[in-house]
Amino acid sequence: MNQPLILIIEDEESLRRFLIPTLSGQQYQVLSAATAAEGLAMARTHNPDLVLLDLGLPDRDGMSVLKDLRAWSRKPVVILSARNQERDKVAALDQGADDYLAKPFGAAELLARIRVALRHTLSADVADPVICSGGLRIDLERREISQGGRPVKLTALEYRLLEALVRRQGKVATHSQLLSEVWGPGGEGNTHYLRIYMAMLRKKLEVDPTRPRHFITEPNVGYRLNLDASSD
Amino acid sequence: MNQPLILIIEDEESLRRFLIPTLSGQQYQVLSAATAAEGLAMARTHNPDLVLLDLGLPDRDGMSVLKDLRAWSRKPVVILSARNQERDKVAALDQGADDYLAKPFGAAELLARIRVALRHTLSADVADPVICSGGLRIDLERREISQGGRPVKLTALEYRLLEALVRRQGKVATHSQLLSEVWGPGGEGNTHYLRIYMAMLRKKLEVDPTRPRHFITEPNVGYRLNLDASSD
DNA sequence: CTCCATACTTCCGGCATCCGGAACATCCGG
DNA sequence: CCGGATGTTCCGGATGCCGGAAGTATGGAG
Repeated sequence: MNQPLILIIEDEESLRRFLIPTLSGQQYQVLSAATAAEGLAMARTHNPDLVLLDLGLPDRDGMSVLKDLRAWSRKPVVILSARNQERDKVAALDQGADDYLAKPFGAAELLARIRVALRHTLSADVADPVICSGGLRIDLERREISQGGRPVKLTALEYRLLEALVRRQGKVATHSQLLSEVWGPGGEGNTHYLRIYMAMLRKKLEVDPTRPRHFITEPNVGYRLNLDASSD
Repeated sequence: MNQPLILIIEDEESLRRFLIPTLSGQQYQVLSAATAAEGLAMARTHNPDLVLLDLGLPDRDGMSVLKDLRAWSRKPVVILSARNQERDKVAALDQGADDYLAKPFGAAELLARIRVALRHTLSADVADPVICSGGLRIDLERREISQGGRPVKLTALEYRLLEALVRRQGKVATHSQLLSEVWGPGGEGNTHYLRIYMAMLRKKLEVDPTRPRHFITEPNVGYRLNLDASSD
């Protein structure tokens, strides 16, 4: 993401005329659309790094555009709106928007908030849902796991646990984090369950379950999914 | 993160009185501090999931508090401020703040923006800063420490001690502070343990344990983690 | 109904860590 | 030189965490 691509969905031409040069002058690539339909189409084809979305579009309700976007993309969305009602802000933010700027706004603030939104997605580009490492293959989209070419069947809980570990991308997952994500809130405290199902995952997915390479235990803290098979 | 812990750093008591019950009523755990010094100390000891920071504190400039926090943590920070100047907003956002709310604000909007900030740490993981200094590498988020490229295994206590030092960011940590943070309140007095475990850290993380460059002892006071390896 | 996979529960042994004490070396200021 | 604070190394014992091996429900498929 060297030159982030920003998509502007905004019907007022005067505002577009202002936004496009402002953003272009900041090493951003800019796309713009004047209607919801056009904007959604562009989002699908170009997959921008960030979307500036006006809520007051002529052809469709802005909230439904946001919902549509969120159905398939997690890219940051910054709302621009003439409506300054708290109700609108809360609705948009809870629908998945990352920020909400009421018109009129200053260029400097807009740029700063864009930087914040882009900062969030810098570190974690979870674009690739397929993970391969040392004979292990995890395809979260298709729910297909395989070890050394052989497909592996996982039970519901085993899969939820694996998913929680994968989402952490190699970082530690706390006992309580895993327990509440897999067994639901209230499951904290039963660290035994974790031990049992980690043992299952190891038995099914490790070459040598007694010396795990991928499913690492962090004593006193939790577990971690190691994705560099190189480390030995 | 089942019940996210939120730290409020705010000097106006009336606002604190309003914020605390508002947040507590939303399944959040709440901590509050009235001064910058107190707030930073609480952040270091409790490591909250989100910080609400007032920029107009009496004892210190809010921006310097933000900078101090950002030196060791990427946990979301939402700024509350009476200043509504664009200049202030841009400065705070670029310094690492995640959102900026100008007073007066509505409770619903604040809660929505808190939800957004917490959502970011869940899905699009933000990484804590990685501290590097003279061959020493400390990644608090992944709990990975390495010295000269070699990964180093730390025990639970060693790690807690190192974490307490890192959060002080080069400032001295007194004996009693470290003891109560690592060994729990009541552990004060056993300066012996400190010597033992500081020795461990030095053995594992210093190039020449007999002449420490990073783990400096401040006689009669405590210890300090030196992060400029340049000083020799 | 029976069979079987899954989920939950319990028990136990191994092992790293941690505690607490002791001894001894070192450094520094008075 | 002396005394205090600090650094380093040993050891035995206690603790707690982890992993493995059971056994016990539950619920669905045949």
